[in-house]
Amino acid sequence: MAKTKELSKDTRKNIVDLHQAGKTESAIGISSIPPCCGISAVAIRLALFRVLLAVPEAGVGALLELRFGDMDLIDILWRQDIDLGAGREVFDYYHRQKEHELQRQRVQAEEKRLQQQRVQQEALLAQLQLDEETGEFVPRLAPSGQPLQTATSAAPSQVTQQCLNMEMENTQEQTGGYLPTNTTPEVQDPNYSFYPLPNLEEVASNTADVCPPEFINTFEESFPNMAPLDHLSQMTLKAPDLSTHFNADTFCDIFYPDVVNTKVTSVTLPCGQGNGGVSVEASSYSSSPEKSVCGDGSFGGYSDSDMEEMDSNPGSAQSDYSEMFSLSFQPDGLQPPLSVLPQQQDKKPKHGKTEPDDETGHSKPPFTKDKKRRRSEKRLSRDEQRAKALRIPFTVDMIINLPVDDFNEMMSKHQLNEAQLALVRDIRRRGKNKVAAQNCRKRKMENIVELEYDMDSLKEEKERLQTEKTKNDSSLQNMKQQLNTLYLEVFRLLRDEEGKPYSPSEYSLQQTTDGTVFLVPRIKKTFIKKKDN
DNA sequence: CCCAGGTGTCATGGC
DNA sequence: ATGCCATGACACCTG
Repeated sequence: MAKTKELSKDTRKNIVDLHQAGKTESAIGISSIPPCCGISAVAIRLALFRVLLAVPEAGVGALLELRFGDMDLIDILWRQDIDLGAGREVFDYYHRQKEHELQRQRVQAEEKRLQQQRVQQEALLAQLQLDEETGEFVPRLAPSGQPLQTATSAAPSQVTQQCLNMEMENTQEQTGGYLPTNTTPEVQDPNYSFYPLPNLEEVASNTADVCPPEFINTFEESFPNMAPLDHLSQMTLKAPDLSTHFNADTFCDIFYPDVVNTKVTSVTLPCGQGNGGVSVEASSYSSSPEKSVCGDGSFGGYSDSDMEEMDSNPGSAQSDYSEMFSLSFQPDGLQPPLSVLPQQQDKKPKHGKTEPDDETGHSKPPFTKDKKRRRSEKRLSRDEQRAKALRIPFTVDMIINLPVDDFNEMMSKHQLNEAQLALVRDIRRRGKNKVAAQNCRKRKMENIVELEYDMDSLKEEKERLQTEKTKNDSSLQNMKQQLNTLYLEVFRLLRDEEGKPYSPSEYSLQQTTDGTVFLVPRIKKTFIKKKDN
C-alpha cells in the first residue's frame, strides 16, 4: 500500500514533468479497460491515459494500474513510432519504481549527511574556542600549549578525524576545493594533489614549476571571496578518499559552477592530478591572463567608444586582445603633437592611399583577421583621437551628423583654431562622404536591380510581340492565299462576248475607292504606264 | 596567388 | 564663393 502511494507520488512527478514540458497527455480510467485485449483496447487506454496526463490532479492513481501486460503492447506501439503521448518510460512500472528508489536513496543519504554534519560540527566546536577579538574559532590549546593535531596525531578520536574530513568535503563543496595553508608532510602526498591546495604564496614559491604565478594571480582575482578558513588553518587535515572521487571534472564543476557556458580563455591548471593540467574555463573578462597583464587600464589612447566596441565583442575576446595590444602600441594611438596639422597627417597619396598606419610611417600590426571591422573602428578612433588631441569639444558623431545650421551654431559657440577647424572639416567631410558613398552604392545597386527588372519585362514584351507577329504573319499568309483563290475563282467565272474566259495573265481585276470592280487588260495597263512615263 | 565583392577615401563636377 | 551631394576611381581587405 505504501509502495503504491509512493509510486503514485512518483508517477505524479512524471505527469507533472510531462505537463510542464508541454506534453499534456493523459489517461483516465485505465484500470477499467481490460488489459491485453489487443491494440485497440490499448489504444483506448492510451487515449484515456493522455487525458489523465492533461489533468494530472484528476486521479493519478489510475495510471499506476496500467497493467504490466500492457507494456508489451506499449512496446509494440512505441517501436512502431505510434504517439504514446509520453515517453515510453512513463508507462514502465519498473522504470518508475527504479527512479523512485533512487530518489528515496538520495533523500536518505542527504538526511544522513546532514545529521552527521551536525554531530561532527558539535564535536569540532567542542575543540574550538571563540576568539573574542577576531570573532573566529581557534583551536583550544592542549594542556601542553600546542594546538590540537586532530588529524595526524593519534590522540583525536576517529570520530573527530571523520568530522574534519567531512568538514573538508563540505568546505570543498562550498569553496570549490580551496583550502588554507598546510605545510605538513601529507601535503606532499601525491594522493592529495587536489585536496591540500596550500596557500597561494607557498604555491607560488614552492611549486612555481608546477603552478605558474600568473595562474595564481588569476586564481586570486577570480575568487577573491575565498578567504582561508582560519579556524582550520592550523590543523593537519586528512582526506583519504578525496583523490579517488575528486577528479578534475568534479573539480571544475565545483569550482566554476557559473562559468560553464561562458565564452572563455582556457587556462591550464597544472596543479591537478597526475594526468596533467585541469583545463579551467575562466571568463576572459574577469581573470584571463591576457587581461590581467594589461589590466592596469593601459589601453592608452583609446576612446570610450573604442572600448565599448571592444567590450561589445565578447565572442572575439582573444583577437580583440591582440588588437588591443597592437593598437595600443601604435604611436598614432598617442596624441599627435599639436603643431602637426591634422590635415597634413590626413593627406594621403592621391592614388596611393594606404592604411593610417602607413601614412604615419609605422608598420601595420601583425594581425590580419577582421581587418575590415578594425578599419572602420580605427578610422573612427583615429578621428576621435585626433579630436581629443586637438581638444575639439565635440564628438565625432556630432561633427558628422548634425545638420548644417546646428553644426554652424555649435562651431560658432566655440573658438577653434585653424588646426581644429581643419580637422573638424575633414572629419565631417569624410563622414559625410562615407555616407554618401554608401547611399550612392545603394542607389547603384537599386538601379541595377531596377534595370534588370526592366530588362526582364522588355524581354517578355519582346517575346510576346514576336509571338504576335508570327501569328499575324501566318494570318496574313492565309488571307493572301484566300484572296488569290477568290481572284482566280472570279476569273474562272468571267466570260467575254464570245463566251470565252479571260486569262488572268492578260487581265487583272482592280477595285476603285467606291467599291466598283473593273476588269483591266494588263497590256493596256503596261502601255498606259509607259505612256505616262 | 587570383578573383570578386565590399568598403573607405579622394577628386571632381554639378547644383 | 562656398558647401553639399553624387559619383568615378583607387586602394585595401576579406572570403
